[in-house]
Amino acid sequence: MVVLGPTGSGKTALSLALAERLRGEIVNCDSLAMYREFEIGTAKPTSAERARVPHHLLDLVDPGSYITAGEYARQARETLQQIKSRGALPIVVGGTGLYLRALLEGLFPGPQRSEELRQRLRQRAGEKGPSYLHRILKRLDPAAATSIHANDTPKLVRAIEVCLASRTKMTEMWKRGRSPLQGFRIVRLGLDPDRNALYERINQRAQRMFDAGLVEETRTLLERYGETARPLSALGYKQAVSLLQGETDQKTALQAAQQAHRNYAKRQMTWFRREPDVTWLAGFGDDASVQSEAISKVAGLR
RNA sequence: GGCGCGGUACCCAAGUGGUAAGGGAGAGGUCUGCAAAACCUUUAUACGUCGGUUCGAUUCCGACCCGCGCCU
Repeated sequence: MVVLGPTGSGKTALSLALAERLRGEIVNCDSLAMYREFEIGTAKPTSAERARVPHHLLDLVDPGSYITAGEYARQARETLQQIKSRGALPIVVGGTGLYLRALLEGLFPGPQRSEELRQRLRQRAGEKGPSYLHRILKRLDPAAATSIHANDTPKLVRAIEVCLASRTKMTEMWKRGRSPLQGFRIVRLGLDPDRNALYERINQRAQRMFDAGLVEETRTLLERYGETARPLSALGYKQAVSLLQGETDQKTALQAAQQAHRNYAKRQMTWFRREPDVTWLAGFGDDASVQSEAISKVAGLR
């Protein structure tokens, strides 16, 4: 089973309710919650919540390191198997659309990232102007170049990386298909609360994160791992960093964090709208009526 | 009370005697190993008010209103 929805929609609360009722175990699918020591800004389930139901794939990445969608998919699939073999119900919960897709549908069998190549590309792109990468890709894989915008550096880099490392066009590799998750009947529940109410909640939650010491947590992480640590550029942390570096004041940082969370929620919704076979629930996951609606719908689907 | 500066869309903000950039927000979208990332599209008969000058004013002039600063 999968519980998806934008940040602040109450995925955690809903998944706990479902897990308790259905003997479930929760598998995190939230890219930031995988990082250790990132606590306040990630809205991870609390230790009390984790005591109610078994949780998996939280706190598995060192903050100085990183995880990718492919690595996540491998680990998550393994976790799913283990839960199943125990006779329990795996409940995948999270808002990271790409990771969820990697888990359920699989990625194409492409090469892993190459840091050296990326660094070279980035450097040369800096020297030769913004359309440089796009021109390279046009030569390596014209079809891919058509579908990736010239300004979209990360996707251009990956496409070039795939072409060079595999000596095959990326669009050719795509034709070989993905490797979808097998052996599970997937039931998707999506939370779709009223947009304005969601934004209001997000604002309050970001405020609470600051009140709870997000800036202090960020200070510690900044000292320990340096400003290049990947998760420090995530929602809330990014703003806290710029506050600590004296680039903004408290109020501006908070407002920027709230804004970033709202924008993120919107992007998540456009991603999830394309997700197939989602049973949508209009409301927040910690709403009792939404929870009972979810339970009855799941019962009907099983 | 006097002087100065300002009043342009939801917000910030440029600018012009022939009806006005840009950014943000909002909305929609893309996404095949950095995704809490990155990127794309789109939306406004907005020029404080009332007069005057002019073929024509948001732009020039006057009065007034509002805000900010300074002075007495």
